[in-house]
Amino acid sequence: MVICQLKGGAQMLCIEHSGTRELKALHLVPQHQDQNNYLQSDVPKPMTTLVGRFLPVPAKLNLIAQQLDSGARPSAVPGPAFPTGSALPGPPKIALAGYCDCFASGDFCNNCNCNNCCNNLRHEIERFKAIKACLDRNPEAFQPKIGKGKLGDVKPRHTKGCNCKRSGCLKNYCECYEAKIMCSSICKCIGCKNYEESPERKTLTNLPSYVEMADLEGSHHLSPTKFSGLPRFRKDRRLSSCISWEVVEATCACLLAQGEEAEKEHCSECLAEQMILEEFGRCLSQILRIEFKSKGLKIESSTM
DNA sequence: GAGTTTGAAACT
DNA sequence: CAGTTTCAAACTC
Ligand SMILES: [Zn+2]
Ligand SMILES: [Zn+2]
Ligand SMILES: [Zn+2]
Repeated sequence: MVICQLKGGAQMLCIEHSGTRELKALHLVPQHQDQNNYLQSDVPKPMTTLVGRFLPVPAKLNLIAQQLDSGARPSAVPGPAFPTGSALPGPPKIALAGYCDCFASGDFCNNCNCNNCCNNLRHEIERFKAIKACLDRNPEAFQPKIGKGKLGDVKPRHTKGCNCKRSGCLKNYCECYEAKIMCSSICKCIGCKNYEESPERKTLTNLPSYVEMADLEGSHHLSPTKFSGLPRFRKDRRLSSCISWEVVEATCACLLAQGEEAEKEHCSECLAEQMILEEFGRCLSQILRIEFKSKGLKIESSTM
């Protein structure tokens, strides 16, 4: 286990699972918190935040992290050649990866358009350094941006607020609107129309609904065009959730497949709905089962 | 798809 | 801390 001290009292804690070595995580823990107590605790401390999906990290990274902390050159790590960013064509630019949404949400880059960000398994050292640099700049960099408001408050709000000037906070340029939440008092937006009573917001959120469905009402064909008026769900990993985007995608795929099957068998729309709903039920129970299972394993492994 | 607009994050 | 630059995504056509 390696602890990298960061500014602002945060620490980057790398935990290696004894068996597989494949599951490591970065944790942010407050400086005053007792590491051993945390590790032996069965229940995650509320102040401890799992920075999602910063894994896997090879065992050697521990050495590199230590050397980074002591100011040594990480290239001095003994052993087999380690793929470094500089060994590959194009300068590694992961240091600037804070611009990339994948990186910012703790993921490896995947189908994003960021410029040679090297945020992948081939550049683990660069990536790790970038994560550390990012946390040095902002210890909360990987915290979810949408937190609940004051305790007991139902409405979530953006932890920093937006600074929109030209979008009226009614386009996805606005992080509040993107997260489907109202702007709050901490937003510094100009010309905000993203508030509860906003008529512009209401018309915007009510219009793109099922109005076009009437055109296709006679058709029993479940073509994708029929759903073109439905709200689009976008990949947003900044919202912390126990259900990953991959699971959402897989579930949607299952539902689509079920719909196609119903279509293939020329089921009635009513029966198709029932089949899809039943499939959704199966997906949900599977998600729950896996969720509980992984929670159980986590508790077990955290007592190492 | 190309080109424009936008605001977060980086930088000074 | 404020002004500027850089960046990748949202948006438009
Ligand atoms: Zn906004
Ligand atoms: Zn806002
Ligand atoms: Zn606003």
